[in-house]
Amino acid sequence: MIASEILKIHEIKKTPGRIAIINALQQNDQPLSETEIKSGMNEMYDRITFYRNIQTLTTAGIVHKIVIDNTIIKYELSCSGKEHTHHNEHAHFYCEECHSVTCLKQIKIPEFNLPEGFMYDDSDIIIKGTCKKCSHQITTKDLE
Amino acid sequence: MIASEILKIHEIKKTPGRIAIINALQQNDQPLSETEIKSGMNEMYDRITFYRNIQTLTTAGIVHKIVIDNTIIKYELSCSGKEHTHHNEHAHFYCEECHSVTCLKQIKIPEFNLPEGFMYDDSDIIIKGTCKKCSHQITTKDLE
DNA sequence: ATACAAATGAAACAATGTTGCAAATGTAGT
DNA sequence: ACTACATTTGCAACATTGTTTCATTTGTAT
Repeated sequence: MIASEILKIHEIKKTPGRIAIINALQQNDQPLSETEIKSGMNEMYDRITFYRNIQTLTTAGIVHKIVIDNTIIKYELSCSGKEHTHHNEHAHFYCEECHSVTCLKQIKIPEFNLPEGFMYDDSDIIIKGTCKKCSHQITTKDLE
Repeated sequence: MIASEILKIHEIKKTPGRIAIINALQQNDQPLSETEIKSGMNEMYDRITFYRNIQTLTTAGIVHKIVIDNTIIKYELSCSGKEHTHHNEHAHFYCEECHSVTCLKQIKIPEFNLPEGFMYDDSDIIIKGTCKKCSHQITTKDLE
């Protein structure tokens, strides 16, 4: 689905900044950082507008924000395809070697059995470790 | 176990700042923010020293850092009791009403089935919603 | 009591995010 | 296509959070 349609469905004004963010996220299957999104936007990038648009898109449920250890922040489209999903569905993997973030679509968010009185809204699962590429590099280095 | 013992076991120097942090965390069963830890330290509080000590204690596995949406940061003792545990064991609940963070010791971190090549180190589960106290307040307000 | 490495605290910096406000832009109605 | 109005933008200035450098102080083992 094209960026302008997504905005229309959510009744959010169609502006260049927002379209650029959605396009950048659609063109990648992995979550992107602010810098990565910025690099796709030729010159017409304003830090303040970016922050405001990310906030608008996030509260609308279009974009999901993934935060690792409060330094690394990545964005992804909420469930590419489905529109009105406001909820995170899968876990994310953070590589402590190369600092990349990978969607683990295989690992679904389970149903949590919350204690009496608690109401569920959303959840995040961050798994940390070494990603496939890096663990391969480490292993081969050992063999040298 | 007393603060100085914990530091000794981990072969970390016993300094007033570190002891103050551990004491503050031991006196509360819920995770504390920097401000909350600070308020327990009369005057002898230095921001830079705090950051450095939190980092030392975190990498030693004594303290665990819980980050919500990269604005709210809370600290807790890693599995009060067991010493050499470097890993998070239970999920945390973030209340979107009162912004409190609660340990959900009932909800253990499951075994994740990572894809081929990925190596596991640690993980965080953050569940967001409305806590017991706040959901009660909301419900009673509806009845008025 | 001494010696040495590690920790502290100050200043200065860096990165990240927010607010107020005038100008520009998007959208709905004609 | 034009107008009107609210929303969004972009700028300056600010606020918060975290880091680096370095001289001084402190903890610990001998």
